[in-house]
Order: sequence, then structure tokens, then C-alpha cells
Amino acid sequence: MGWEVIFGFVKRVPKGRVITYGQLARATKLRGGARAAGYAMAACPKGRGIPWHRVVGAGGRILLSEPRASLQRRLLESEGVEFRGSRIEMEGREWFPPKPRKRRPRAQR
DNA sequence: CATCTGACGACCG
DNA sequence: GCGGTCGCCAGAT
Repeated sequence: MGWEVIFGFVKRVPKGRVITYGQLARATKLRGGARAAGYAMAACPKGRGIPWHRVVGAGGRILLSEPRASLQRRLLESEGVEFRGSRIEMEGREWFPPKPRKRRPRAQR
């Protein structure tokens, strides 16, 4: 196996939320760090329902090259993700996997 | 087996 | 804010 763990993880990112390559790498304890996460996404198999567009660069930057960058932006905006300039408004949009915790102590903001 | 090829990010000047 | 350095993986040819 190679990147399967990454793809499976990306599939869990909810609509309207995003995750960065760096987080992806840390969350899956990927050796090779963020770069490896990037390599993985580059090899992301299409047609498996993987929300690839929810994976963004650190600081909310779109790292793809055209025309994919525009497509990603469009897809994200259609999910309600806001942009400020060329950056994604990351406030509260960054997603992290649910911890094996008991439950949400209270409503989030 | 040798090379090439990509969706990264932290750090520094 | 911009550009360069460095560490880094897996699949294809």
C-alpha cells in the first residue's frame, strides 16, 4: 500500500471544510511530511469520490496550476468556502479528524 | 537498477 | 511579500 491512507482520510473531510497538506501528513503520520501528501494527491485516483479540492496549501493557498486551480476554487466556493484575495479564509474552516473524545462539550461558536 | 516527475512547507535574507 | 534551500515518497519508464 502506498497512499491509500491519505485518500481514505481526504474522503472524510466534510463539505465546506478544508485540510492542508501539512495537516494531512501529520494526521496520518506520513513519513515525508507535507511534500509526501502532495505527491499522494498528485496520484489521486479519480472516480472514487475523493474530494481532492478540499486539500489546500498551508495558509489557505491554492497550489495547483491552471486550469485546475480555478476549478478547485470554484468547487470550494460552491461549498461556501470564502476567499480573501487568492487565499482561503481558513478561520474555522480547517478540518481535523474527530478525536476519540466523548463529545462536543458545547456548541462551537 | 537509474532517472524523472510531481497537489509541500518551514525557514531565511 | 518574494525567491531560494532543504528534506522527502512512490510509481512510471
